[in-house]
Amino acid sequence: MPTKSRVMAKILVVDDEPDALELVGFNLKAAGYEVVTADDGADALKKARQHAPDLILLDVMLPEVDGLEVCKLLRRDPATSQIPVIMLTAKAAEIDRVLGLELGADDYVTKPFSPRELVLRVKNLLRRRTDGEEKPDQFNIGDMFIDVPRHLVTVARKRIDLTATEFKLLTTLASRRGRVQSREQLLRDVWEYDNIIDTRTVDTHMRRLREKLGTACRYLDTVRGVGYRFVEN
Amino acid sequence: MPTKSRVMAKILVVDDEPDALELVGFNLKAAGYEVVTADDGADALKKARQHAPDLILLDVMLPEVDGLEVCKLLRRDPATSQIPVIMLTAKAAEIDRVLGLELGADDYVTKPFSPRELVLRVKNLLRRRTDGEEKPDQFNIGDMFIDVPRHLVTVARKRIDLTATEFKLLTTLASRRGRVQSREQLLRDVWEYDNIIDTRTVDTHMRRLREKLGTACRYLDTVRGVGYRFVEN
DNA sequence: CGGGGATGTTACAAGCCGGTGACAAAAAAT
DNA sequence: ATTTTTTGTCACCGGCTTGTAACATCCCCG
Repeated sequence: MPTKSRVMAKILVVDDEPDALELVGFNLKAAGYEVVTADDGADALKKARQHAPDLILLDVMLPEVDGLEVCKLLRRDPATSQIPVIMLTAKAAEIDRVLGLELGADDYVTKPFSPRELVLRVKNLLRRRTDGEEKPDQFNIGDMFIDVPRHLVTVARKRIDLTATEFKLLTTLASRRGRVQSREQLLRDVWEYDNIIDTRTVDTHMRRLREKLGTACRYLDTVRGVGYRFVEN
Repeated sequence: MPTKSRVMAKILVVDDEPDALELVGFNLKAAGYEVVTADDGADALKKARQHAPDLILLDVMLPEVDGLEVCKLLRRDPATSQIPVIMLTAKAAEIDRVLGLELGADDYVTKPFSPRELVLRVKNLLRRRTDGEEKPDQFNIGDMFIDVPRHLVTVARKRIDLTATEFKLLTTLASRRGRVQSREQLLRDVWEYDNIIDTRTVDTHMRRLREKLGTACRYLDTVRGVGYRFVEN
């Protein structure tokens, strides 16, 4: 295998059986990934926050808090909600619930699995996140709806008129939901960064955006000293 | 099992009978689709917004709000108006109303239906939306009618004389109904992009188009700072 | 509790953007 | 060849956007 110039992805593996942990860990390391392990739900949540892994492999069967619950909690925490999760499940029947949106797992592998298949899934999911940069043309957040190609924003089914820059600012934030964007970052992405523009300009546009969005301005969060971010509660 | 590179289409199934729901759901899942279910009209509308499914299967007979009403409401909400709908109906006589333009369903299946037929319809409709980029040779928008091969445009049954470029500009916009087209995009598609032409030329042609279309110019929408778009109300 | 930096708010002028009418070149029709 | 139609460009204007500055608040920190 060719050496990667970039640091390889870090993966958190969660399983209560030491043997399974070792098997999975060994194969992932062989594929060049950095591996962190956890053997119960609470440990998994802690390590997920601590290490900010690029992907989580999560066994459904866990003592105390089960894997489904862990997955839900991971999704709820802004620090971990964006991390892709692959569930390991023994029963094929569980698949439906696992992939259901309420849980938000990104993929699953049924036990027993071949190491090769597992690594393939991991690679796939990581690639989707990195080079795909996933740019959906539609967002649905609470009662806000954004359609990029149609250049349309509605809040509670009522149309909101936005100017070109306001719209781009909103979609930029929405597409990086949960992650804070610095003013410099926003200037680069929204204003295309050849312009030398005062960073305070961003503030003004945020204000105009909030004004037009009305109640939905609750989705636009200010992070003092850092920038702005799109939140969904 | 081969790894899917792309997430399969998500389908919302709406029916008040659990048995029907299970039957349809099972077959769609077997065909590789992700399935979300709802058992009444209100739930359907909520889940349609929430999950942004790629297609909706909608039973006509529903408690409280009936399927026809749900369909109408789906069409009215910008967040869901573009999602194709297949109606499930028991009586063949209802078909006319279902497919009537006021409702805007895209297809129907009469009960009892064979699972194979249902899945076929679903596949068909999804394909039409994705790879086809649907290029029909005829458009019917409100009181405007466009026949591409015959190079004919009528508004309220009255013929409108358009020049070649005006006609191509109109059909290009009409075929991407709802989506904003930048001037550059239009130059590429209408003027065949080898020419180096001032983008303002597009404006002039839009003006001439609007003038000739008279009242129907309400379908041609300017999105300041972005481009032009075809709207249908 | 008070100071200083960061953010929200307001106001405004410059300038960009799109609508419009005119015009000439090019193409088509006669 | 002449007339007519089409088409690309330009200049002008009104209005909306938008960047900025000045002022008001808020919040963190000691």
